[in-house]
Formats: sequence, structure tokens, C-alpha cells
Amino acid sequence: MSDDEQRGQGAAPVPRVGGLLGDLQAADERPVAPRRRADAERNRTQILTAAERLFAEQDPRTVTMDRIAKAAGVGRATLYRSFPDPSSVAVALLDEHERRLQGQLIYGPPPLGPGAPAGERLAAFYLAMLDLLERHLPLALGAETGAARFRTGAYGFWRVHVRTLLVAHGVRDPDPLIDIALSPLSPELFRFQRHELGLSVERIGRSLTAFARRLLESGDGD
Amino acid sequence: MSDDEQRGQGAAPVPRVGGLLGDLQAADERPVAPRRRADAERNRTQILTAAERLFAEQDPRTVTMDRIAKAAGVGRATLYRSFPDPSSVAVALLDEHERRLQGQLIYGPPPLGPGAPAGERLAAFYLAMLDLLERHLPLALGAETGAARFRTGAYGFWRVHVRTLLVAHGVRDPDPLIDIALSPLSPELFRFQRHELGLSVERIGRSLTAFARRLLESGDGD
DNA sequence: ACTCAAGTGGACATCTTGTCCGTTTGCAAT
DNA sequence: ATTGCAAACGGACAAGATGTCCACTTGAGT
Repeated sequence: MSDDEQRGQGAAPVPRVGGLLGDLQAADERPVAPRRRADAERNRTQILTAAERLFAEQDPRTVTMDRIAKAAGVGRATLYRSFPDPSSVAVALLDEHERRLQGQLIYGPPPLGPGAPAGERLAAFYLAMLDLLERHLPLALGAETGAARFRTGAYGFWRVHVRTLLVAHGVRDPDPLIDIALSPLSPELFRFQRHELGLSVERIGRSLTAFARRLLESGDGD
Repeated sequence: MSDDEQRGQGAAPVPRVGGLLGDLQAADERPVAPRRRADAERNRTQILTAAERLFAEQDPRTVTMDRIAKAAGVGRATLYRSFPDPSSVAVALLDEHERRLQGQLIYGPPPLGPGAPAGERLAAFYLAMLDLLERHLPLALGAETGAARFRTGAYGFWRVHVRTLLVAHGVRDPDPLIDIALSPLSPELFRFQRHELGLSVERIGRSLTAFARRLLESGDGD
């Protein structure tokens, strides 16, 4: 769960995600420490548990606020108190899993963490994200609906990471390339390749690895 | 409009799009030639005209079947007779504009058409698609909702084209790379880069050009 | 002119959304 | 323990969207 979930919340609070980014943004608000009531905490857990099951069971795009509330055994208004829409529930769930990878990118051993050439780090990042998508595709798809993936804190984190790699490699104008480099990781695209085309994770992974190396080839800069 | 719009239609006919692909699939049904009634044709025109305006005026994701029907001055059931959901209306509109580009890719002069190296053709394709996105972004965004872009006939056409380029360049396992190479053209991504990051079309275009050349560099095969 | 299938559009039942507001409940101060 | 109060809860409501049904209208062959 996000650290900033301890903050007091307004009428329709959007749970902030994205780890480091969220920490920085909420830093000045944290000391107030308005801790959540026990029943609220319990309900939140029920909501997340029920939602994770729902997203896995049916088409993640058809999960509705009403059904989440019913499945969690809470009223609709209670659910709205914590989340503005179904996708933000999925985002909150995904956030837990993404946090580990975020740590590995910064502090972990190469090639995922610092120390390896940019091209190798990008390739390793692709493989790690593929693994994440394979294991949590329903959540990733559920997080797409409503406010797009570009708005999530996690996406902001991936952007910062990829930008670092591009700059380290000496790319001339890195900014437009950031999101281009991230676009092959779209959950919707993964679903298509994986379940409509029937490609294996390994095959996609090999292509992405070659893709990453080609994109950030050692030798020339730009 | 699609050639296959002359076909007879069932209860909730999905207008097929995508030119060549559509033609091939409908080939055996065409000779029946059950031509449409005049009032149906008139309504269809009204629907498309009104819808194009609606998609441009408001957030394309919020355009509803009810509003399209109201704006076109027809009943809801009449609208459902031709299109199953709002996104398929957008797809039909987009299809007209994409058809010209499809022709140029096959019969036009290089670098868009045959004759240029694969990398240059891919770069030219990217630029042409960017131009299309810039001019018809609302429609492209409207076409995303509901059945995803991967299901449209047009996307199938782009896949065939890119696959041709990859094979011509001698890529070992082209199939997983097809959709990876197409992923930077996601309308949602374009909207983000263009209107949230504030990048110019030219800047995105330069990045994509470099990207295409790097991806299909002359010299090595794979 | 006549016939009939194709086409039309109002209406209906269902579902979802977001918010309001009276009631309940946790927690801390007494 | 008791009590007071803000936080939390959840039933209910109005608005709006969806997909389908069906009685009526209309275009186009005979």
C-alpha cells in the first residue's frame, strides 16, 4: 500500500501511487499523522481483497464500483470514500507489486540496477515488466480504464528511469523517446500479443531484448 | 466508406473496415448485392456527419450512442442498426482517411511506397501516421474505446505492412516485433506527448525517424 | 396501385454513477 | 466507565446510458 494512505482524506480522495514520487509529494503533509480509524482500515482491506478477486475473475474492464462494493460487503458511498473509480482500485493493488521492481531499479544489482550499460539495463527492465504483466495482467488492464496509465505515479517512475538510461547513453533529444521506449509495455498490447496472437512470454522477451540493445547500441551516441 | 458497406446487414452489423482485409473476407458475399434503401443511406450520412462533429467537440471517450442519435436526428434503434457502439462509428470515419495512406504504402512513390530501404519506409510510415493522428486525433481516440484498436481492420493492414518491412530487412523473428514497432503510434500515447507534455509534431517525428532507422539499420540482418 | 420486407423510432427494463443525509461507531478526554 | 464528537458507514435517489422490442412507416419491385 502507499505510504501516503495515512493522510486524512477529502470527499473523494485519489490514493496516490508511485512510491518515491508519492513520498516526495506528500512529505510536507505527513507530520500531521491523522491516522485512520480501525473500521476504515478493515473496510479498505476487504475492498482490496474483493477487488483483486473480481478483476481476476471477469473482464477487468467490466468491473464496476457497484460490484466491488457488493463483493466487499460495504456500501457504495464507503467505497467512493477511498476510490473515485474502479481503475484506481486496480492501481492501488498494482502499486504494491510495482514497488519492489522500483526498488530494484535504483538499488538492486545490475543489469536491472546501476552498473550495467544502458542498453542492458533497458533490456532487463523490459523483461522485469513483462514478468509483472504476465503475473498481474488483469490488474494492469483494470488500471487502464478511466484515467489513463500515463497519469499514474508508477508510469511517472518508469519515465524517470528510462530518461536516465537515455541520457546516460547520450541520446540527443531524450524526451520524445521516453514514452516511445515505454510504449511496447502497454498492458493492452501485451494482452493482444499474448492471448490473441498466442506468443509466448519468452518470444516477446527475446524481441524486446534485441529491441532494447538496438535502441541503445554501444558505439555511437544519439 | 468501406466497400463492404453494401452488404446486407444483420441485427447489429459491425461495419468492416481495413480495405484489403475487409475485401478479402467479404469477397464471397459481395455478388449478392443487396443494395441499401435510400432513406437508410441518408440516415447513415446524417449519423456520420453528426458523429464527426460530436467527437471533435467533446471528449471523444464520452460520446454516447444516445447523443449521436439525438445529434443525427434519428432514433436509437436506427443507430444501433448500423453501429454496435460509438467507437465503431469513429472507426468508420477514420477508415476513410486511412484508406488513402493505405494506397500510398502499396502503390505510391518511395520512401512511403516500395523502392526505398526498409528503415526509410518505416520512418516515412511513422511520419504519415503522425500526420494522420494530428489531423484526426479525436476520431482516433474515439475509436479506441470499446473493442480495442487491435481488432480494427486498419490495424491489421498496418501489421501486414510492417511485417513486410521487417521481413525485407531480414529480421529473424518478425512477429513479436510487429506490434512493438506499431506501439509508438497509439493515439492515447500521441495525445499524451502532444497535449500533456506539449511536444511538437516535428519533435516527435524526428525521434520516430531516428527510432525507425535504428530499428532497421542497414548493414546487419536480424 | 399494391405488397411486403426493410427501415424507423418511441418506449421499456436494467444497470451504473455520484451524491446526499440520517445513523452508527471508534476513540479519546473526562 | 461514561460521554461527546467527528469520522465512517450505507441505504436511497435522481440522472443518464444501454440494448432490445414492437408497432408503425416507407421505399422499391411487381
